[in-house]
Amino acid sequence: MGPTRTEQKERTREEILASAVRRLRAYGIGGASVAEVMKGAGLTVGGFYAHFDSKDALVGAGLRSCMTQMRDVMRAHLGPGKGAEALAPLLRKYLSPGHRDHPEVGCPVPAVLSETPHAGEPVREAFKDEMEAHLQVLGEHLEGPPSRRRHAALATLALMYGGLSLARALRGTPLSEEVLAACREYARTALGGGR
Amino acid sequence: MGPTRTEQKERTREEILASAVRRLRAYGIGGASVAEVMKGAGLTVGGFYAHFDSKDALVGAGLRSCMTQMRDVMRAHLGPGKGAEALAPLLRKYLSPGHRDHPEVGCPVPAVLSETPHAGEPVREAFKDEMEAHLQVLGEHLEGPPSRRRHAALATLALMYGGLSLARALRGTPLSEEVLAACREYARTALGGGR
DNA sequence: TGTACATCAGTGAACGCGCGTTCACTGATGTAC
DNA sequence: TGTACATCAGTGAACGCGCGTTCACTGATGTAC
Repeated sequence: MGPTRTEQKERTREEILASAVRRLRAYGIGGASVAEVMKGAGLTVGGFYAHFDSKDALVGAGLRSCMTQMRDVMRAHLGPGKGAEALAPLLRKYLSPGHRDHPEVGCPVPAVLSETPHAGEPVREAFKDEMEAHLQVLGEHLEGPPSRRRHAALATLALMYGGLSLARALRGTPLSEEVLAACREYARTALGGGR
Repeated sequence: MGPTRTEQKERTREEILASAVRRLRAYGIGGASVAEVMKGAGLTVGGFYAHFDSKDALVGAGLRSCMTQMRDVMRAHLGPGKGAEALAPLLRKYLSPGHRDHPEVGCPVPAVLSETPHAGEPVREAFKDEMEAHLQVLGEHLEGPPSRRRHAALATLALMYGGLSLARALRGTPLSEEVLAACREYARTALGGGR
C-alpha cells in the first residue's frame, strides 16, 4: 500500500517549501510569487492555501528551512581551532565566485536582506530566530568572553552578507572578484590569530 | 520674466529625480514605482516619459544622484589622519540607530543591494561607477600601497552595508543595536591603528 | 468482500489591485509676420 | 504691439500583465455498514 493521504499531503507541502526555497535563494521574496512557487512544485495556484495561510507564512517557513540548511553548511566548513583559523574555510567557501554565481543553491540572506525590513511579522521573526542560531554556531568557534564572541560572530556575518551582496551586484566587473578577496582578508585581520 | 520653458522642464526633471531618490532610499527599486514617484513630485504618471526613457533610466539616474550625495556625507565625516582613526566618525555615523531608523535620508545601498543583481544594465552600471568613486574617497584616508588601501576600503564598505542592512532587518530586537556596535568595533580592529 | 457516502487535496477560473508603458488631448508658452 | 499658428510639458484614461487570494468544482482516498 502507498502513503496515506496525510503522508502524501505532508510530502506535497515539503515540495512546495523546497520550490519556495529555490526561488527565495535566487530571487528573494518578491521573486518567489505564489504562482511560480506552485509551478515549481508541479502544482497549480489554487492548492496553495491548503498548505499555508498566506505568502508571508510560506516565506517565513522557507526562510527557517533554508537558513537551517545553511547552518549545516557552515558547520561543515568550520575548521578545528578558534578564531580566524577556524573560520577561514567557511569564509573561503562563502566569499567565493562559485557561491556568488550560484545563488539558487547558496545562502538566502543576500537575496532577502533588502526586503526583510518591509516584510511581514512571520518573516522578520523567522529571520531573527535563525540569525540567533547562526550566532550560536559561529560563536562557538571564536575566542574570548561570550559577549566578545557574539560581537565578532555578528560582525563577521555582516561582512559575509555585505561582501557577497556587493559581489553579486558588481558581477561581471573586475571589482566583483576584488570584493570577495578583500572581505576574506579583512575578516582574517579582524579576527586575529591564524597564519 | 519667469523661467523659460526649457528651464522649467529641467526643474521638473529634478523634482521627479528627488522624489525617486526619496523612495529608492526608503523602499528600494521595487518600492519606487513610476506612479508613486510622479505623485511624490506633484505630477501625474503620463508625463514621466517626457523626462526619462524608462523606469530603469530613472533608477540609474536616481542612484547616481543619491550615491554622489552620499559621498559628500562621507567626506564630511572623515576625520584627519589615516586608517581606523580617520574612518571612525564615518563608521559611527553610518552604523548608528539614527541612520538605521531614517533610511529616507540615508544611504540607498542597503535598500537596493538585493535588487541590483536582477536590475537592468543602466542600474548596474550606475552602481558600479558610484562604487568606484566611493572607493576612491575612502582609499585616500587609508594607509599602505594603493591595492591594499583599495581592498581595505572595499571590505569596509561591505561591512557597512552588511551591518546596516542586518540592523534594519533586525529592527525592534536587541540584536539590532548589537550589530551596529559589533561592526564598528570590527572595522576598528581590521583597520588597525587609532585609539 | 461490496456498496454508498463523506472527505478533502488539488484544479482552474476569477476577484481587485498595482505595475510599466502608451496615447489622444489640452492649454500655456513661444515664434512668425 | 497685435494676431495667427506651432510647439510641447503635463493630464488622465487605458493597455496587458502578474500579483495574492478566493471559490465552486472534481475525483481519488478513506469510512461505515
